[in-house]
Parts: sequence; C-alpha cells; structure tokens
Amino acid sequence: MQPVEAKRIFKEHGVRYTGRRKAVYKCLIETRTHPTAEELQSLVLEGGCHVSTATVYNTLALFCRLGLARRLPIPGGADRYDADTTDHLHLRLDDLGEIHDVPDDLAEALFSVMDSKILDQIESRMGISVDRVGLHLIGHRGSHE
Amino acid sequence: MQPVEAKRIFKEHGVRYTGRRKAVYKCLIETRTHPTAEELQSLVLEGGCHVSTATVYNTLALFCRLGLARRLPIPGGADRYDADTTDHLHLRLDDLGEIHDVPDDLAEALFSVMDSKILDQIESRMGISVDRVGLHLIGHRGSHE
DNA sequence: ATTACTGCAAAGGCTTTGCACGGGT
DNA sequence: ACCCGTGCAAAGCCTTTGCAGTAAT
Repeated sequence: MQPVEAKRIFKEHGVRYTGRRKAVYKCLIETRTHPTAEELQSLVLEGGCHVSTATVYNTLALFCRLGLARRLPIPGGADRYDADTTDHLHLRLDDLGEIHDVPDDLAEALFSVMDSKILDQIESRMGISVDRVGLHLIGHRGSHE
Repeated sequence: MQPVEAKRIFKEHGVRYTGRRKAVYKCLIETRTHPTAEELQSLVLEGGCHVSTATVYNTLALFCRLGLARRLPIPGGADRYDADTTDHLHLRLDDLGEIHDVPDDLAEALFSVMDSKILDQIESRMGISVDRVGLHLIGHRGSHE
C-alpha cells in the first residue's frame, strides 16, 4: 500500500494523518524484517522524527484497527508488525530474530493441499468451528545440517 | 506418561522427585485444557499441597527440560503447558481460553498432505533451512455461524 | 474552540531471578 | 553435612493506561 493511500484511509476514519504516524508507517513499509515496536521507534528516531514509546505502540494498534498493519505475536519476545496485511506465510529465523515472507506461490502451494474435508471432519468430531488455520515455518539461515 | 515413569526420569537426571513436583505433574496430566502456570498453581493448592508461584514456574521449566512437558506460547496471554510431548495438533478456543488436542488421525491427515517437495523448494529459493512447521487451529465452540 | 494526538511516567500482566531458609538424601 | 528445592519479594520485559500538555482542524 502506498503512503498516499494510507492518507486516504486515515481521512476516511476521521483520524489525523500526523507527522509521527506518517514516519512510523514509512519505516514500517520500508523494513523487510517485520520490526518490533522498539526497533521501529529507533528507526523513526534515526530518521529525525521524535516519537515516544507509547505513541509507537498506540500508533501500531491504530494501524491494525485500520487494516494498515498486522501484529505478529512472537513467543518469548516482543511482537512484530507487518505492513502487508494480505494473507501470507511467515518464516521465523529464530537465531537471527527475523521474520521473512514466503513467496506467495510457495505459500499457496502449501495451503492449497489442506483439504477442507479434513477440517470439516475436525469440526464435526470435536463439535467446534474452525475459524482460522495458523501456519508458520521456523528455520535458520544456511543449508540443512 | 505415568507418574511412576516420571519418577524414573527424575532419578536419571539426578533431580529430586519432591512432593510439589509430584503434585504439579499430577495436576498437569489430569487437566485436559492445558493449564496456565497460575491455573496449575490453584489446582495444586486446592489439592492441599502448598506451592509458590516461583516454584510452579521453575518446576514447569524443569519438566520441559526433562521432556516431561511442553510449553505452549499463547499470544497476548499466559503460556500454557502440556504433559503430552508427542507431536500433535492443538485447537485454540479463544473465547473460552482453552486449548484442546485434535484427534491424531485427523491431525495426521492434515500434516501428511504437506508435500515435502514444497518445503524443499522454499528452502532452496529462500536459502534457509526449515526446522519446524508450526500448525494450529483457532476456533470456537458451536456450529458454523 | 474543539477535538485529537503526544509524551512522560506509572502501572499492568506474565515470568524470571536473588537470596535466605528449610527439607531431602 | 551436604546440596537441592522452596518461598518471598524484587526485578525484568513488553505493553497499556492516565493525565497533562500540545497540535491539528
């Protein structure tokens, strides 16, 4: 999503498109490794725009509400944020503390094989409804050891 | 795993099989919904065995190290613990704050369709190694709305 | 002028840690 | 007697919140 479109979305929600929000959003879309709130704050500060920790968190929460970002819970660490809100597969490199996107065609290939008949069976046998299937990969840089 | 076998594992690791550890382990295997540390402490206390919060956490960490339990990270909430350390699929019921196991045959059916060729492709295209595939379901009680 | 945004600091939830005491072997 | 296990309280990390000041419309 382009920043100019973000501006429109803000307007539509009766929310102000302020300097810090602009700066936070810019850093978020420019950073490929899905930064934490703290990393994002550092980036914004380095860019010459002062912003407080609270504002970074509040701003990111706002982005998520507006559909401009997605929050990625990280077990045992700070959550990360992603400006790409489309459904896509994440690969966690735990040793580096990074999260990367898996190319869509490969992600699609993984998801497409998950037969909905199996999910239907799970629903009927367990007496529940499945809302979402969470899938993510955990790996590390380098070849198979 | 039977408590009697747990005792053996403790011995093997040169760790004492004390009253609290016994009580914590007993409550853990008896509780089907994968309790949090706090819930587990309450259960142990109700059972008439006094135990502190710190000990519950330390004990659970010990169990995980010994392979007697698994820690389940819960986004935005307290982590949960599972005495079943075999690979199996979890279903999170977020509205109830519960986690249930998916019957093995169904979980197996879901996993088996994930072609390893796709994972190989991801590895070569991204220049990484995939260590684990994380999969879990999020749902709610009741029929499809 | 009105309303929303921001910063600071405080508090919050969950978890770990330091240290002195007590209990197992 | 030794060492491990335990409790308590303090500190830790990440995040949210209250409130007073500031800026946008």
